[in-house]
Amino acid sequence: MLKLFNTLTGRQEAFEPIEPQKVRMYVCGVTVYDYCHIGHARSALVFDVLRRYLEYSGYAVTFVKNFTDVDDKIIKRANEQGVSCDSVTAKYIQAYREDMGKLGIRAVTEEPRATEHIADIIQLTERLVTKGFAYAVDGDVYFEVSKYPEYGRLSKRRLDDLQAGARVDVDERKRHPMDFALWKSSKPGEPAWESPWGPGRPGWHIECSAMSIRHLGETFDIHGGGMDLIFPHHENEIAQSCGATGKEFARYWVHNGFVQINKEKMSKSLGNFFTIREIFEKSEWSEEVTGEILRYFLLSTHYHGPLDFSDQAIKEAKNALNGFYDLFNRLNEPGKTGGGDGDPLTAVIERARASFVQAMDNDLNTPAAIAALQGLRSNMNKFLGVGLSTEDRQTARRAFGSLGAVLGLFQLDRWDFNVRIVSKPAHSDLETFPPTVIAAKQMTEADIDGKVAERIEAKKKRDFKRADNIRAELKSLGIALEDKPDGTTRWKR
RNA sequence: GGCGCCGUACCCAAGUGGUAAGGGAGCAGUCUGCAAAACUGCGAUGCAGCGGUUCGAACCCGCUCGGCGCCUCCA
Repeated sequence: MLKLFNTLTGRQEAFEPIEPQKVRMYVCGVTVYDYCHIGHARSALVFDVLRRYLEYSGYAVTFVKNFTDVDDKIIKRANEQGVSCDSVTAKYIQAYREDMGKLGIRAVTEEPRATEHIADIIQLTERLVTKGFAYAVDGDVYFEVSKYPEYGRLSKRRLDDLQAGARVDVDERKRHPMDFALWKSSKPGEPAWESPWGPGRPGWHIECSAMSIRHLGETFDIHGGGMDLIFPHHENEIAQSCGATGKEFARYWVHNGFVQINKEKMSKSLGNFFTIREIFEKSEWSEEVTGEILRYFLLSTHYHGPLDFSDQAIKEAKNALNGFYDLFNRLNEPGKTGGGDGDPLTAVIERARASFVQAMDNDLNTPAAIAALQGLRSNMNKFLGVGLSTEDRQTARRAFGSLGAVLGLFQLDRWDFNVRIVSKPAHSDLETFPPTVIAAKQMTEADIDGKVAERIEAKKKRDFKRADNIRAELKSLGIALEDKPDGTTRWKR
């Protein structure tokens, strides 16, 4: 039974869907005005894994994740670049899809955009005006927070406290400083849609209420997003949705923690962020960090806590995956004996599966789930020491495949990525690409096979000095050799 | 000022009242021409500190110290 930490109640709760065996979930996506950074990757990944695990547990999941494609920042970016808002949003939606694809984030059920739901947004705003939760002033429409008694329930704040801490200049047309815009009149040159209040565009918060209600109904199961969205975004969503419908909105609110750099939140204002494509595409990093490595790293800490991004952490993720793929390579080799009959293979696998499920049930405890996989890895290596049949090897590999799939790991046939961690000290001061890396990159597999064959010949002649020289040469290129008992040699880079 | 999160071995990191998972690094050993990999063994009498509740607390309560976040756009 899955338990989830629900921000709304501040407690871990057993997850029970509204409809048996069906889950409807909504996650706040991104505002498409720039490339995504690792923080966005973490959020997307956490909910991708939640979705995968719900499906693994037998639920049919309807997963909606929006694009905010009308917003001040988009308008600003378009003006800076002298292009239309549409071209800005199209560019970054495309980039988002590419980045998430590399990370192995599965496509969601629906990806609604704010601009495609203007009618829904206007309709919802009208409902709020009619019900007395909102008021129009000079073409703007505001939600009146003091009309909604439960305001602050999610973020555990009281209106009085918020008012005291308000740091923004208060718009005097607002009845309460915390009243927020549902609809904004457009200035000349800004995107605008006709509305009962004149030409304008939606405020930020209303789109998520309108789109989630449209695609999931007025009450649904899970609403997710980053912790920084709890206030004001999610608080406002609840006020809007519950105010309009009079019904419960989302039942479980799930929020992921931040990615940090040196214990500080990764953010644009601090300039301490790394974009996803920067990690995947820049020369030093492109062949070092794969989606799977980044995934493993991001899942190595519980989703609720902070996670520090560093070279060392990435390197550890890479090493850990390397250990798994070493095992998979061994499992791919033909088997010999039928295996010992101490603890049957299937019993060991089932025990690991039970540990894995128990960990995931416990509020998506991915570090503990990974520990279960590590335990299985260790046990499989022991089995291999005794001898495993080809069939058992396949059974073991399938077990890793099916459990790994829940985390989006272990889906490659073999470890075929060249990983080399190069320190990246400062954002604008990139180290040059070490020559050895370039050399290694230029070596084809046939080149390497040739060198390895040469070394095997030398070994046969007991010319160990020459053999060691060849091994040292390859090592300097980042290629590791492993002699097998049967006289063959395996290499990897 | 208000609200909240975090503090577990050299590093990363589980633990949600019953006596400290897992990984990495390190050291030692088995195997090997030597390595690598794999396997085996070693490692917190203690979980920031101080009190309290309890038969029993890393886990619950209070206070203190330290790190961070939100209260403005933010995953």
